[in-house]
Amino acid sequence: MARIVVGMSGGVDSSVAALLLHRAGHEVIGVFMNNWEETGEDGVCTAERDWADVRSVCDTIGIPYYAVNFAEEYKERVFAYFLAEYQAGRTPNPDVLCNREIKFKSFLDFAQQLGAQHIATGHFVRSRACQGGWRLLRGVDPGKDQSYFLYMLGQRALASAMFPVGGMTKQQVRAVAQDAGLPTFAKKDSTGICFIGERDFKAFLQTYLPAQPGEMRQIDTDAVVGRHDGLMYYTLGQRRGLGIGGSGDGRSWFVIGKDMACNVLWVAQGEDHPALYTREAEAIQPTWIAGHPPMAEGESLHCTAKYRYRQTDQAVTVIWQGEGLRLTAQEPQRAVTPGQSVVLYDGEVCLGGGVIAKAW
RNA sequence: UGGGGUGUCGCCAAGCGGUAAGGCACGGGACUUUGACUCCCGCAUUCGUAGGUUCGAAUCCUGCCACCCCAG
Repeated sequence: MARIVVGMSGGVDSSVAALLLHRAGHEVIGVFMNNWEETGEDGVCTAERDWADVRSVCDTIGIPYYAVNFAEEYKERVFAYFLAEYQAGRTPNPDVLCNREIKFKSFLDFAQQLGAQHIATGHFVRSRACQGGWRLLRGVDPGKDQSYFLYMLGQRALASAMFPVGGMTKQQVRAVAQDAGLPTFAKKDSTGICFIGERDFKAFLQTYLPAQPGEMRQIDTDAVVGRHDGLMYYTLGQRRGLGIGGSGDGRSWFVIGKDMACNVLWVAQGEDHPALYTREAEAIQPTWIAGHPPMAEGESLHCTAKYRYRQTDQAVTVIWQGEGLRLTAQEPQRAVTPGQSVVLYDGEVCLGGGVIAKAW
């Protein structure tokens, strides 16, 4: 019997997380976070609906609920970084930061102020206490594992967090929700940036970052093959939106790289173009779940990695050198993108990861 | 101005008298707590234009228009 504050999004997963903890006899409090002040458009409706779903679910379970607003923190600690990274030509992952800074920091602080011993979320991950401290494990459902997004969590967060659905499959979660009569049992999974949601990404960025049109050039020949609207609107490996179809040999065009200094977008034709693949990469700002690296400086670590969410595990060799990590993948990796996160695993254990700085 | 060639979806391109392939681009959807990738579906009642031949033409004939090449 403990007081547990559950972060509820209005989706099935967190609904079931709250339900299970309540059934286990804990004192559960549902809290809805509203961290994005909509500047207009639609979007507003979905946040309102999610909040309504949270109230409805909590009423069904029979637990109290509250709403908190971390919009200020989100803007300062997540969104500012998000924009700065895009401005610099990189492709950030705001959600990994959101988890570290908001859900497992601001929210955790808030919960502790309420006298909670734990917080809980509907993430598909598991945590386990071992001799060396807390470990983060993949979720049991291989298709829904979300450890990739939580690799920046530290010991304090894991010591306080509970992940009630991490040992279940999505199917089981929905079944439990349906049996319990939770109104969110069939609700579609949410996607898009956490708290901001699904939207026309380029249009969204354009409202914050001004367009700076320039040339698109073929990586091998330097030939100008088109115009771009601004380097920050494109990411490596991207195919759609280039608008130069039909030229060259007729195959699809992909973004290969960006030259920020010359404002040139490098592109190449064909999904198998060699410039799209690399095996070496450098990751900076390494963070470890354990609080320290699993290997000594200069020593190499053989493990698996995900260069993007839902990628199948890739065998890599990692060397910790100076500021960052040097990764060598066994197989060529497609479009390893600066700003994105590479997350490391030892079997079921998520070790941590870093932010990709460059790849070659 | 002569001679030759070409004009089919935004781009490339099949078709060669029997009632408009395909690729790229684009649009929509699926997938997905980032951005991407991927997958699925859609996308020319119409073939530069005006007539003619024919049961029937993008496909044959004629005029015109446009562009390209060679002469000059």
